[in-house]
Amino acid sequence: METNHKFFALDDCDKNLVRMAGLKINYPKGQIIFASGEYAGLAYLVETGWVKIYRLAADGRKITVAIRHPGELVGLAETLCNSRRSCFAEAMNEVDLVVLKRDSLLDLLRSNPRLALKVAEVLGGRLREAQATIHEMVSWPVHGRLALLLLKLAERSGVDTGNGIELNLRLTHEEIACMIGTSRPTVTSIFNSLKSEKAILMKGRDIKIIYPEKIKKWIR
Amino acid sequence: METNHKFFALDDCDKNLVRMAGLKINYPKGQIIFASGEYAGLAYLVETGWVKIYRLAADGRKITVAIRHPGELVGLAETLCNSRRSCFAEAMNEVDLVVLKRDSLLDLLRSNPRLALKVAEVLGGRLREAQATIHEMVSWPVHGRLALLLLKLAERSGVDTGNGIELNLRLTHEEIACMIGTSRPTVTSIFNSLKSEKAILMKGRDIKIIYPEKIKKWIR
DNA sequence: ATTTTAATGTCAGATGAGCGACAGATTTTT
DNA sequence: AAAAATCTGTCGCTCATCTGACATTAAAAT
Repeated sequence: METNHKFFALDDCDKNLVRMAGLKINYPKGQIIFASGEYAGLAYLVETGWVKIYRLAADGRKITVAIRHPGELVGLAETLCNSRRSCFAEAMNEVDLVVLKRDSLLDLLRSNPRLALKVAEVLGGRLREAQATIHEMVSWPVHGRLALLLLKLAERSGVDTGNGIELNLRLTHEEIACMIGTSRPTVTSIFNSLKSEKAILMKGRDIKIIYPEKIKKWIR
Repeated sequence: METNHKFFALDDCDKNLVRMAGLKINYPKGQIIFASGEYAGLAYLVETGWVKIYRLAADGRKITVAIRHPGELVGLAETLCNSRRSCFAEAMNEVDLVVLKRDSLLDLLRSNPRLALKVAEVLGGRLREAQATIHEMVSWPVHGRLALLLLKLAERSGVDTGNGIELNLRLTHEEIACMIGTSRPTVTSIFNSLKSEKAILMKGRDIKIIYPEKIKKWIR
C-alpha cells in the first residue's frame, strides 16, 4: 500500500540525502520526540508511523495542530530558526525516524539548493494549509469544522478500500474535540448523527467514511 | 520611526538583492494586488505601507489571515509552489512594492543559498505563528481571542508612544470580528468594556493600548 | 482472564454569543 | 459643504454548545 503522496513528503532522492546525513532511530508508541520549550537542535524525517504535533493549552488540553506521515520532515521550522520548540511531537504508534543535527541540516541545504527550495516549498505548503485551517476555524460552526477535519484526515491519512475510506488514526473524541475547539460530548453526538445517516461506519475507534458527500453536506 | 524588526522582515542586504532583481510599483489604498484563484507568478517585497492577506468565506466575509509590513515578502509560498493563489492581497494604504517574477525569485534563491535559507526561516516562522493562531482560536473563548489579537497587533504594528501603544491599522469591528470568528456587535461590546476599564483609548478608529496588562487579564 | 483505566453515550440545566434591527455617529465621496 | 455610505452602540430574542454528571462500554494493564 502506498503512503500518501503529494502532501509535503520528500521524494526518494531527497530522503536519501537526509538518510546519509542522519541517524535512524526507533521510538515506541506514546514516546515524546521533543517537548515545548526545549532547544531545537534536531530535525527528523519520518520513515514509518505517524507523529502528532500538539501544543499545550493553559488548561492542560493537548491541541493537535498537525499529524506528520512517512516521508515528511518534523521539527523543521524551529530547527531552521534556531529557536525553542513551541510544540510537542509524539509518536502515535511505533515510528522510525531519521534524526538530523541542525548543523547537518544546514550543510545539506547550503550545499544543495534544490533541497533548500524543496524545504521552502514544504514550509510554504504547510503555511497555506495552516491559514486554511484558521479560516475554517473562524468561519464554520462546530458541525462544519468536524466535517472539514474528517475530510482532511481522510485525504491525508485515509486508505481507500473501494467501499469507503478507512481512517486508522484511532483518535479519541476528546482529541478530535481539541482539534476543532469544541467539547467531547459534542463530538460524540455529531459522530452519532453521521453514523445514523450511514455517512460513516465505526468499528472500535477506526472510522470508515462511506459517503464523503454526506459529510460535505454539513459544510454550508 | 523604525519599522518593526525581527518579525520575518528581510535585512537590508537581502532587500537589495530583491530590489535588483525586481521592479518597484506603487499601489493605491484598496488596490487588490493579487486575487484567489489566480496563477501565482509573482512575489512581492513590501517597501512602504501594509498589505492585508485575506481569504473569502462561503458567505462572502473576508477572513484576514495576515498583515504584511515593510520589509516582508508577500505571495511567497504560492509563488514557490507554483500553485494558484488561495487568498487575496490588498493594499491597506498606499503601498510601494518590489515585484519579482517567479523565475527571478527562483534564480535568486538558487544562486544565493543564504537567502534561500532565510526564506525557509521566514516561512517556518510564519508557520509557527499560524499554528499558534489555530491553537488560540480553538482554545479560547471570544474575549481571550480578541485580547490575544490586540496584543499581537500591538507587537507587530504598534508604535510605542511612551504613554501607550498606538495602533493605526484602522480596522473596523467587522474586520476584527472576522479575524477571530465572532460577530461584529460582540467586538463592539468587548471594546466598550476595555474602554470603560481604561485599558484602551480610542479616537476614531485608532486604538491606543494604555494597559496591556489589563488586556492580558482577559486571557485566562 | 481479571482488574483497572480510559472512552463513549446521553441528558438536564445554564449561558455565551449569534442574529436582526435600528438609531446615531463617523467617514468617505461628490 | 453637503450628501451618501459606512460604521458603531445597543437591545431583545433565540439557540447552539458547554458543563457536569453518570451509566455503559471498550481498551489496556496486570
